[in-house]
Amino acid sequence: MRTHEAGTLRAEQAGQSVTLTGWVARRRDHGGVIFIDLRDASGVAQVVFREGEMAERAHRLRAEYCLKVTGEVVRRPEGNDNPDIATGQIEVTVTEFEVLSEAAPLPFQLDDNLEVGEEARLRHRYLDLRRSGPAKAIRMRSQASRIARRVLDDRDFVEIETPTLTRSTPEGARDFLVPARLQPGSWYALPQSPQLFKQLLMVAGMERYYQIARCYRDEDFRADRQPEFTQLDIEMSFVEQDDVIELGEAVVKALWSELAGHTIEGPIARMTYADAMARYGTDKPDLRFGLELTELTEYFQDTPFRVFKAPYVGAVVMPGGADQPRRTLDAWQDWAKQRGAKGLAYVLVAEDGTLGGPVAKNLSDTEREGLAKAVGANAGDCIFFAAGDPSDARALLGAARLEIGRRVGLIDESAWSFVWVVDAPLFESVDKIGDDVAVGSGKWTAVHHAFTSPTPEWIDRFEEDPGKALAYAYDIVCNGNEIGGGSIRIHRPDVQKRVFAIMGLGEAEAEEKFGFLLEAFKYGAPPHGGIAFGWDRIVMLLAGESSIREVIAFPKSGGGYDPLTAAPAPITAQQRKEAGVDAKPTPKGESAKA
RNA sequence: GGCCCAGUGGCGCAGUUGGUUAGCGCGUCGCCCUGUCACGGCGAAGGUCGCGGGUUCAAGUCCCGUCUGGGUCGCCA
Repeated sequence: MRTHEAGTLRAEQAGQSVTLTGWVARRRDHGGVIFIDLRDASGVAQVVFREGEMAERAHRLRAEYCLKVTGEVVRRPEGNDNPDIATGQIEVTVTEFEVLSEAAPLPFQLDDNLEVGEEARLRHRYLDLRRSGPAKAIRMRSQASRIARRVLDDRDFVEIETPTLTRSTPEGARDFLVPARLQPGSWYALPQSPQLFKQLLMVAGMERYYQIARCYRDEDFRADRQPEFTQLDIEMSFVEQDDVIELGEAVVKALWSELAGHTIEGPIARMTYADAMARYGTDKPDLRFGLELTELTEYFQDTPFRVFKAPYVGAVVMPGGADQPRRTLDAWQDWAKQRGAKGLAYVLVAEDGTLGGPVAKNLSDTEREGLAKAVGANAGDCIFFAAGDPSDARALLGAARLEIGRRVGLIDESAWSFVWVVDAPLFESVDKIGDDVAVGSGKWTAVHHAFTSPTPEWIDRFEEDPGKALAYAYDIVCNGNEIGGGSIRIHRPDVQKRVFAIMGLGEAEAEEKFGFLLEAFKYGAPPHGGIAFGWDRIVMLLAGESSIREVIAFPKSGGGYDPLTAAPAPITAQQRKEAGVDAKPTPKGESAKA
C-alpha cells in the first residue's frame, strides 16, 4: 500500500514521489494550507495539503483518521526545519490522498505531553498504545524476548511449550481453576509455573529447555504483580549451581547491555541469604546505596532499657535525620505500626554529640557514650532501632533502610545493582507462616519448593537441623527487585523421600500429590536445575517503568478485572450446565484441588 | 481481609470556613486563517459533582455506608 514509512524520510529523498499510510497525529489548519503530522509505526512526517481541492478535502480530516497519502518529498523552506523530529528537514506535498478509515472523537487525547488516567488508558488500550511511550515499552518487551531467545538458542536450548490446562502444581499460591466439561466435578488448574513439566523434560532427555511461559496465580495485586504474568523459564541437566548462575548472568548481561546500554562487569556478586538478612534486613537487598543495619544485641546485653532486652536488637542510621520535627518522627511510628510493629525507637545525635529523643534517657551512660560509634552515626544523624524477634526486627529495619534511602535521596536512580542471593534456608518453620500454604503436615515446609535440593554440605544431614539446612537455590536481585530465582532440584528418590518426611508428607500423600513426577524420577532422572526470570518485572526495569502494567499489552486492573473486555463476566445458564460447575464431585478417587 | 489516597463536562485538574449562576486548560462542534509544528483568532455545546442515606435554612464541600481505581501490609515457593 505504501512505498515508504513516514518516520524514515530524510532530506536525501527530496524530489521522490512517495506513498505513505498512517494516522493523523496532529493537524494545523491554516485555511489555505494544512499541515498534518502523519504517524505510522516508524514515526511521524509532516504532510502538507495546499490550496484548491486538496486543502478543501483535508479540512475535514480529524485526529486519528487513518490515511493514505501520495505526494512529493520536498526540502522544507528555509527556516522551517523542525529539529525536534527525525523527519524535520522534509515534508510531503500531497497530490492525492484517501481516507482509509475515519475516527470518532477520541475518549482521550493521544498527546505525549498530556497525562491520562490509567483507567481511561486501559479501557481503550488500543488507543493508548498508539502513543509513543506505551508503544515503546511494548516494543522493548519484544526486543527483550528476542535477546533471550538468541542467547539461549546459541547455547542449544530447546524452546518447548507446556500445558496451561493442567493439574495444580505444589506451590504456595491459589490456583485458577477451569471446569472440565467431560468430567463434571473435576477441574483443571492453570499452572502457577511450568515447574513440574520442565523437570519432566529433563527426565525426557531434552537437557536444555526454555520457555517464555505464562503463569497464573490467584492472589491479590501489586504494582509488580498480575494474576497472569510471564516467566522466562529455564531448566538444564547435568549442571550445578554455578552453571545455572553463569547462564542466568549471560541472559541478564545481554539484556542490560542491549536494552539499557549498561555493561555488567565480571561475574555478578553473590551474597548469602544470612548476610543479606543481617546487613539489609531483606532477601532482596537494594545495593544502590550502603546504609547497612547494625546488630546491637550484644551491645545492649546488659541494658537497663526493657525494650532492648530482646533476642535481637538492631539499628539503622538516617543521615541528617536529627533535625526531623517531632511530627515527622511521630509519622515514623505510624509507618512502623502499619507494618505490624509496635513502633520504631529512635535516638537523635545532636550536633554536639549528645543524644536526644525519648529512648536516650533509658540507656546507661556507657551505652550512650559508645552508641554513635557502634552504629556509625555522625552528629546530626538519627538512629532507628528495632528489637524483638530477629526476622521481624530485621524486616522492619530493612524497610526503614529503604524508606530512609528514598527520603534522604541516597538512591542513584540511574544506577544498576545486581546481586545473587545464595544459600537460602531449605525449610522454614510452619508456625512462622500460616499452615494453609504448607504442603505437608509437618513442622517444616519448603522455602523454595519441595523439589529443591539441599546444598552438597547438607544433602546427607539436613535432618540434624532442618532450620539451618541450606538450599541449593539462588535468587538474582536488581535494585531491590527479585528478578529471577531457581534451584538445583532433587533427582534422587531417597533424598526426595527424606525431604518429604521432614515436611511431614507421607508416602501415600506424596504419591497422591506428585506421583507422576516421582514415577518419572524412577527412570534415570539426570541431575538438573534451573531458573525462572520474572519477565514482566525485568522488562519493567529495563523500560524504566514503575508498574508491570506498562509492559503488558492488555493488563488487568484491580480485582482481576479487564477494563477493556470487562472480563470476568457472568456465564449463561447453558454454559454453566455444560461446564459442570455445579456437578457434585465424584466420590471415587480424589477430586482435583478444591 | 487491614490501612492510606483519589473519584467534579470526553480527558487532566481547581473549587476557600457549608452560601447565590460549579470554574480552568485541552478536546469536541461552527466560522475565519497560505508556513505551522502542543499553530492562532472568534463563537457555541457539553456537568444527576461515583452511588445511597444522613446532618443543615442551605452539601461538590460535613457524617455514615457502598462501589470503582491506585498504593501499601497480609498474601504471593
